[in-house]
Formats: sequence, structure tokens, C-alpha cells
Amino acid sequence: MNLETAALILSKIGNPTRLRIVRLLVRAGDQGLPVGAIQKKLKIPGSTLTHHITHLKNAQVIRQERQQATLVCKMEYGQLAKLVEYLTEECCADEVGSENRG
Amino acid sequence: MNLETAALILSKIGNPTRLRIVRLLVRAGDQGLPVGAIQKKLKIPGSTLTHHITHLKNAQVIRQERQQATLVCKMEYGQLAKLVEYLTEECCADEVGSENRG
DNA sequence: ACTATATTACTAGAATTATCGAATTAAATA
DNA sequence: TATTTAATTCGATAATTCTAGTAATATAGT
Repeated sequence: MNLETAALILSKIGNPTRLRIVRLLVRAGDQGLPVGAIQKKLKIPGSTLTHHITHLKNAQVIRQERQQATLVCKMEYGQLAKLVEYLTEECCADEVGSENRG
Repeated sequence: MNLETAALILSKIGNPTRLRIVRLLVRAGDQGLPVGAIQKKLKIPGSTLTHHITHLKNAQVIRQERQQATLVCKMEYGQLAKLVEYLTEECCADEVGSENRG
């Protein structure tokens, strides 16, 4: 994980609609959630939803698995973990002032 | 902290230039860093830097304090802490699947 | 094959964001 | 007051992003 990738992921989840999608998927857990189910919850046009899903997929924040007719969206927890690790190591702690913050 | 605010902050730090600024400021610690010092490190025009600083200020990710002739930028750690708290409580854990994630 | 459901692709206008030069404001100092 | 240093505002342009309608594609059941 480098700075550019971290910024990319942050910018992708830094959109209200996409953050809602992420929240739904995290809460759905390992079984994921079909696109149609997300659409019903968010009440937005399919084309708009696909646009956002494409963003999240491209940044590898989520992935999709086909189950018969429906495509199930799932979180890419590994990518999120790497992001948190990067932010923790690169942008936080281990430098001047980090002890006197609390 | 609500979803919209969280998304706003994420989008602001989800820009490579602004993430660099944040990284510099976190590493600078409580003493912060003058705008001019940031400019020297990032090597970008002042107007561009101000543009990004304005974004970070508006989202309360950083604040500025005047010290004589120079304006010192400092992290707003509180805001970051609230963001992490929101993400942890709203978007992670405490739901199906969070235990089996390894 | 036909139909319904699920999802993506194409397309375009609106809105937002990024960049940076030039002019401007603010503070310190001669 | 004039000058220098520090930083912002203004204004223009380019690039990206958001939204959503319409058309197309894929899958499952009849």
C-alpha cells in the first residue's frame, strides 16, 4: 500500500452513497449482499448504483461473486486492513508529539 | 459524527496532495508546521497549497494558528478520533461476520 | 422461444474539484 | 513609508465525478 492507493481508497469511500454501500456490506458480513438488495435499501437508480459499485470494485474495496442470477457484493476486508495498516504506520504514531496527544 | 460528515472527511484526505499534507502534519506533532514549510516539502504553487489547506480546514481536519508572520498548520486530532470512532461503531464490528474475519 | 428479473454499458449534462498565474492582504522590519 | 516575507484570494481553465435515462446483456423459470 502506497500513498496514492491509500488516497484512492479513501476518496472512494469518501462519498455518502458509497459509504452507505460499504456500511451495508460490512454489516452484511461474509455472506455479502446482492446488488438488488442494495438498491432497495438505498433507493437509487440502478445505473447510479452500478457507477458507484464500479468505483468500489476498481479500488478493490469490494468484490462481486455471481450466485445464479444475482451478483453478490462483498467487502474486501484485506484491502481495508492494508489501508488501516498504512494509515497507522505512515501517517500516525511513531513521531514527535504522538505521545502528548490524548 | 454522522455519515455525511464522515464521508466529507474521508473525501478530503482522499486526495494525494492532501494526504501528504496530513502525513506531514501528523509527523510534525503538536508543534505543527508553517504553510511555507509544507510548500517547500511538497514543491507546489502557493495557491494550489492554499486550495487544499482550505479544504482540510473546512472539514476541520486541520486548523491554523498565527505565530508572528507565519501561519502554522496543526492536525485536529479530535476530529480524526471522532471519524475513527464513527467508522468503528457504524461501519465495522458488532454485526454478522465480524468475528469470522480473521 | 418467451418472459421476468438482475445487472451492466452507453451516453450526456450538471456539478464539483484541481491547478496555477496574477493580484492582494498581512505582518515584520528597515 | 517602503520593502520583504508569508500566505491568501481571484479568476480562468482543465479534468474529474455524479447522476440518471435508455439500451443492451445475462440468467432463470415457463
